[in-house]
Amino acid sequence: MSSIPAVPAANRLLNALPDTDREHLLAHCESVELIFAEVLYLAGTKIPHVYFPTSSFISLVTPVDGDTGLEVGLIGNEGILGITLILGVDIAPFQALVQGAGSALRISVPVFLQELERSRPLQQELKRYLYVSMSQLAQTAACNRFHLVEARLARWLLMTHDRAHADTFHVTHIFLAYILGVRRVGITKAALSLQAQKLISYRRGDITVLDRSGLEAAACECYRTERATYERILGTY
Amino acid sequence: MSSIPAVPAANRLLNALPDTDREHLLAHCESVELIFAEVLYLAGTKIPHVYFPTSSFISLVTPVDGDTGLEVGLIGNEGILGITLILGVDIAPFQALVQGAGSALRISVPVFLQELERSRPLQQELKRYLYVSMSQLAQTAACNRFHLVEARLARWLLMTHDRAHADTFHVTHIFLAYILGVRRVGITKAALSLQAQKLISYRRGDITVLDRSGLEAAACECYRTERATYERILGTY
DNA sequence: GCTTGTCTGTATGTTAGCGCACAAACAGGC
DNA sequence: GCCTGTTTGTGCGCTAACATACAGACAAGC
Repeated sequence: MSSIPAVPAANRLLNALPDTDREHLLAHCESVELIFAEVLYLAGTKIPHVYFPTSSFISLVTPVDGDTGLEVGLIGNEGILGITLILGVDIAPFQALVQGAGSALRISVPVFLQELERSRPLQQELKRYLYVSMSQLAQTAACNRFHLVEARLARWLLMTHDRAHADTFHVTHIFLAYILGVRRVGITKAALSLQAQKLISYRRGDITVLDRSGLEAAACECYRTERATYERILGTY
Repeated sequence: MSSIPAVPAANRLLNALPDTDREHLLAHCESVELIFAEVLYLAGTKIPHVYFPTSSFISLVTPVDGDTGLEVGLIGNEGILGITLILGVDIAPFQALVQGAGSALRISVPVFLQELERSRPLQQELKRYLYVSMSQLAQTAACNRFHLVEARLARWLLMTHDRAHADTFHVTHIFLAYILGVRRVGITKAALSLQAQKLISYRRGDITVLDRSGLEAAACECYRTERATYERILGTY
């Protein structure tokens, strides 16, 4: 199992569409640059735009008890932000924040809905993606409950590596602590351990994956399971 | 906030449909009796039937590491089992097991899909229910991560109370341990504490809710949050 | 009445992660 | 070059939940 090959300026969901459907949709999209830590959706508020990440990636975070949060999804160029629109609900269930700076294709909600109505293949593709997202959500729930911080961190790094299309990406310990729902110190310890095993290296927020297959061994089964679900429903990487 | 009023032989999703749509669907349903601990779906296998619980209720459990599991959803007469069919996927993402014995309306998958195609209101209703289910899943994920066993147990009892339409229902400690993903002893301790507070009483698997508002105070915010989401999207209880 | 299996209560030692506090290393702006 | 804010590392006491083991209470069947 290797990293997802880089397809820099493209989105997999869009690529899977028939040419005409894709062209039609792309005609209504604008390319935008997402900046790190930008908040795209606030949980419980109206969805302003739909995004198809190309080189960027986005975290879905569910708020807990006011201050904390927990990541429940990660969207890269294999996915879409705003998927609940296909359920006829224009309220964001989660907070969406930019985890990896980069570009994305953006489309307004009314236009998206209109295109959705028009294109059967788009409907089909997005429904499948939603199924995968749900599976991923459940997997994450179980993982958070049962697995050690170090294994969860390894899993997260792999998922991010898949979506970043680069071996180095920017994330601080405190940010990871928020995402994984643990203390900052917990991340520091786990990261030190992974570094001691020469699986990663990092320096002031810049994390580099050194040994991908080693990381896969350090991660819990959840990573593998999730990928298997993706492949089964949405085709091969 | 009081308990959901009992609507014994009926399902809320079906009730919300226009008369003609409901009649049409009901004509293809058969009434079945579900027995406690019966496994209706196995995760990863083909969905055999769609169920609309009326007096029964069903747990969705995601398998972890082979032996353990974790509840990620609870379906009573406010919901449906087999919702992923509306996404065009006929593979069950979770294990479904009967948590509360009772009756349900059952319909075969092909007929269900055909009826779904025909009825716009049914599509609409089910899409909304799926949205609520996703929100619930995320809420559960966060709850499992951050909250103490006692609060989670209280929340689960409330959720079950809502779906059981009775103050007493049957669940053993070992079963609860499986559902909540903790040790059996952890449940015993939490249950003893709730009993000491005169919120519940139990005897060899028969749990009785004594003080509902007291339980609500003992539960985490998640219960309230989840209910609010339900009401917002699917109307009032 | 006895046995067997299920369910619940209790005990002991262990551990992963918590809260808090503080120090060190580093980067960028002035 | 100094100061300030950010990021990372370390230490210490605490606790919720873990693993395991066992005993008592109860129900049902023979």
